[in-house]
Amino acid sequence: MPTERPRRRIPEATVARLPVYLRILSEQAEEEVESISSDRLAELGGVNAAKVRKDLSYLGSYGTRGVGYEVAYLVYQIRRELGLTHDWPVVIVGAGNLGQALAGYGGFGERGFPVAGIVDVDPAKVGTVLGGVRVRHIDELSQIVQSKRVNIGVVATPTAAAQDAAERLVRAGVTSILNFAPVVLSVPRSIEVRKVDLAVELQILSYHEQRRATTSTLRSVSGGVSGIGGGGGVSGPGGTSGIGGTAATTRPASA
Amino acid sequence: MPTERPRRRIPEATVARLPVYLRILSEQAEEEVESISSDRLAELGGVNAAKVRKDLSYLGSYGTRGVGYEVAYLVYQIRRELGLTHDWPVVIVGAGNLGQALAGYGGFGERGFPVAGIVDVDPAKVGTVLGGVRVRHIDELSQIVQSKRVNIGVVATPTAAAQDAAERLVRAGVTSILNFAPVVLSVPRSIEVRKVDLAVELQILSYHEQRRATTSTLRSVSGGVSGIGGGGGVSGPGGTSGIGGTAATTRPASA
DNA sequence: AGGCACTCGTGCACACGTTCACAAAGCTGG
DNA sequence: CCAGCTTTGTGAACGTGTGCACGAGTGCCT
Repeated sequence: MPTERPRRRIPEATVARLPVYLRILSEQAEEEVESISSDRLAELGGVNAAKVRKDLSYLGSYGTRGVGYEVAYLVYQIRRELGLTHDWPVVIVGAGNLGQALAGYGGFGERGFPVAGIVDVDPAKVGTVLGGVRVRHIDELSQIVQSKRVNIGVVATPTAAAQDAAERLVRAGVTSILNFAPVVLSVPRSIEVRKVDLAVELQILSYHEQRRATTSTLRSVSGGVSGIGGGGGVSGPGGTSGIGGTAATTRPASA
Repeated sequence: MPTERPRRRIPEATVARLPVYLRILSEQAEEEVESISSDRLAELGGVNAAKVRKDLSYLGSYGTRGVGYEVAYLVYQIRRELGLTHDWPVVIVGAGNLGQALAGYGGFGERGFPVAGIVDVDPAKVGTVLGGVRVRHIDELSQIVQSKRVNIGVVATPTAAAQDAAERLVRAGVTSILNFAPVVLSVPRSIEVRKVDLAVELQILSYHEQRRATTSTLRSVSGGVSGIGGGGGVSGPGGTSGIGGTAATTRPASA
């Protein structure tokens, strides 16, 4: 085996973009595209081509100069780096509004994150079935985590119960948490926590809207550039939302 | 009026943290806390105290040396800076699984983002009522946006329909988009887009899990520090998930 | 009134992330 | 086999974000 794994530390910013590249590459693979250039990948991902190359270079030198990257191989490498070569079962805590939506969504399993269990404190919810999984009582959490070898927990409880849910997950042996409750969870440093917070996202948008209104008296109602359906078909993106887990303000893909 | 608005540009990283400070401060206000130090706020927010002070300094010098910040006043200032002094109606595109959950959630309205409308392409869904709002046909989007003066649109469609939804929103006059579909939306530069993508978040966690397993053969199953329910009650956080829209690896709040 | 303890505000250095620019490497055609 | 075109991989410059350390106010206590 000639290709030794590079094992260098990959910058967080890059890690956050790899999933996006992966999705795009998978789509390309389905369309039987065999090779892709950093330029094209950058365009589809709404980022700078240099950034794409640098990001991919952290995986090793898997491109071919003058040609581009072999899609299938790159997909394989990214999947391996992201640890997507096998499934990661997740357990959802909270079978309320959100928990139900998450379980019913189904996209979890398809993408390699099968729902190994859903738990709730409310005995009334225990026993109901969501997305093919039966809701169990939260006291069974440890048992589920142990027996199904779950590493990732999802906190989908009301705000007030989130900290307790997190602590139970940690005690049960989970090492990564995806938190949907709008609170800062207090957990040991060794636990990886990521947060998804609607209110925060909306408030950030609000800031920009407010700023738009204040800064310059308002340049023109639709200060747009290259109206979207405008030019010639839907081809060249006029701009794009970019990658970064969240942020915007990425430069367009140079028509 | 002595306090002229600073009007300096606030760094994106800071903007992303302000909502968190705001939530914490609001909670403190409800508990009748009148004053708070950067240290305490940092602890509750899972960040560095210096960062808190620097962040708040962008709003102006609203603290009192030797004392701290007046909670109520700070809440007011942050709200003003984030543009939360008035409501921002939002329109949701897509009344499927996710759209329903979002509309039914209710938290939107409470937090100043009332749902001004929900639209869908599917005539079968039109007319049904979600969270008190009647689903309307997508062709009525422009009319809703115009009449209710909506600036923020939420894309809650299936992946394949997301780009079209975004374009319709832009044409209708929306200037900010919160996108739940796992695609990079192509919109004019002037439009602010933020993305919430479950799969990406899970894959980032997957990366860290995979890394945990590979890097050091595995240090000890629960490499934990200061087991959470351990020491003396739930008081001192052993570590915390930190703020940043997403990321982790924030230092603990120094017990 | 004076000293002391406390906490803000910020200059500075460092780390991280982004972008440019270009040499190296590969392919194609003659 | 060479010339020319394409595209990668990366050094270097730049910009943004973080954290320390400390001066500068402020309030409290004696």
